[in-house]
Amino acid sequence: MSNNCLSLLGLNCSDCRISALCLPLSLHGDEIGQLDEIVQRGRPIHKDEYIYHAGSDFASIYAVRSGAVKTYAIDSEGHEQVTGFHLPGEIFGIDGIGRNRHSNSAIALETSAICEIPFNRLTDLSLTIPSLQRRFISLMGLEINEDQELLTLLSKKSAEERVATLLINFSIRNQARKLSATVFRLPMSRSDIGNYLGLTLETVSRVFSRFQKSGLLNVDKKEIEILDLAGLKTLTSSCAPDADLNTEKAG
Amino acid sequence: MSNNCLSLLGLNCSDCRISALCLPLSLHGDEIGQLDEIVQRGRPIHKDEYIYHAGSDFASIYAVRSGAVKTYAIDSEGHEQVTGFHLPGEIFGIDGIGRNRHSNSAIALETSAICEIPFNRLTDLSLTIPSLQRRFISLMGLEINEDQELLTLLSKKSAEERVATLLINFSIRNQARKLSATVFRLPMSRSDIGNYLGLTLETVSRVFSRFQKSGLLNVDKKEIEILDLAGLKTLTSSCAPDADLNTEKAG
DNA sequence: CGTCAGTTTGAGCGAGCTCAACGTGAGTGG
DNA sequence: CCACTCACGTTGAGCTCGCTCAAACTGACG
Repeated sequence: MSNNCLSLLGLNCSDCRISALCLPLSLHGDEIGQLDEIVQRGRPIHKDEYIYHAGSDFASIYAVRSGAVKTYAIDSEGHEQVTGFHLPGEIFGIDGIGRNRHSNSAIALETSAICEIPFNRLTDLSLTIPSLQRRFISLMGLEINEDQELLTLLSKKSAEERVATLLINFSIRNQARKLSATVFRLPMSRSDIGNYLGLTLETVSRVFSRFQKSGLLNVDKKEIEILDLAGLKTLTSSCAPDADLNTEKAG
Repeated sequence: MSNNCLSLLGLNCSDCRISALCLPLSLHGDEIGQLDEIVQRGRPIHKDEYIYHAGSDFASIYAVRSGAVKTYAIDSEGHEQVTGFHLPGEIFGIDGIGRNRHSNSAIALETSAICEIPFNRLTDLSLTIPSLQRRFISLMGLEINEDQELLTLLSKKSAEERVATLLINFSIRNQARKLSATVFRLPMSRSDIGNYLGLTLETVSRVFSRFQKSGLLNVDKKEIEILDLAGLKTLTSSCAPDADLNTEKAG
């Protein structure tokens, strides 16, 4: 019974609703148990609380169990660049791996439950669980793919294409969580969206209005209802449809 | 004698001039030998030859031994986005890890010598050589850091800041190879530079002309001589004269 | 009811894009 | 040797999309 309670709260990986999106993917019973032992699950993080700060020593990577997290870097000029929005089942914190120091800060966009995974223990464990090593390296690879897609977006796409891409991205990620692909809440502000997409918040707001006017969306503050998913997808890639578009997580 | 010849040609990692920048960093004698056994060194790749194509199955990562390589992705609209320029000692090809399929194409910018490292053999080997696992994961982490810095560049910086950042970047990478920090040759075209920086080739050309006129550079086609390195660095991290350069904001 | 952060909408501006012409140097063939 | 081509680079002129500045609106919260 108490075991059942723990399950409902998702207090270990085996019972976590979103483990299929997370690190444990492709691990078996005992291996998940070993991973479970090194995962630390702390108190809930409230909105606007930091999980780590840019410049701090890198010790752990993190997984979102519930809620939403924003990561951002600040460059030498003081420009803030949002590097990603992280939803349940997604890993963040790997910005610290290369230099042993976080280049990003991570802040909760809403009350969130976060799993902390000490990095040294993870790499040690992955020496004895090859599929864990593969899964972790693969997750890093996906992060690289997503960052590179963002590069193309920032370098080549119009404001409307950028916003449409973000919406489709959230639609797909929501669907991967067995939630609605067309009705969801964007957990971040217009300003965060603009920063992430390389636009001003005014431009983001105008594009939302335009999309609503043209019948693609209903927008009510952060609540989004996509009325014409196909039309929106057309906007993200105005040429011929392409296979292999399925990405699941950003930044 | 013949052994000496192999060394001069850099035909194994232990003797490679640029191993300190590459995967073998922090490996010891026997470990380098084990890595050496899985590294494949083929014939020279000529200018405009492909090392791999976007969409092809992912099997290996690659290291530049000499020459220069450009990687680029093509998005669903057919936009080409240059994702990196790779110099001796640098790894490329990790764009294929996440999806087991290359998202980029890799093409030689000049005649190049390339080491191919079969990925499965590398991950197998890194299960028994923890420092190799750490090194490889760290290299992937650095790729993420660099891509994220590019995001900020594309999202926030002016044309002059972008070009200055590229020049300083090549200056630093040249210096890491014990070459001149101020006199070097850019291996790519103006069009490639523009694509990489999110600018048109005309804008890149104009910025080079402006930098030359203001005494920061000498430019002769692809040959660059930096006359005022400090001035150029200022341009990468400050656009206005009133910016406070002495305040560290990293938190 | 006032405040304040987030958002929407409008008006005008400007950095960089587009289009176009011209310059340059390497390769080729008479 | 010159004439021609072709890819690449430079320079100029005008245009446009998204930015800047500004004002008004909304809802949450004291």
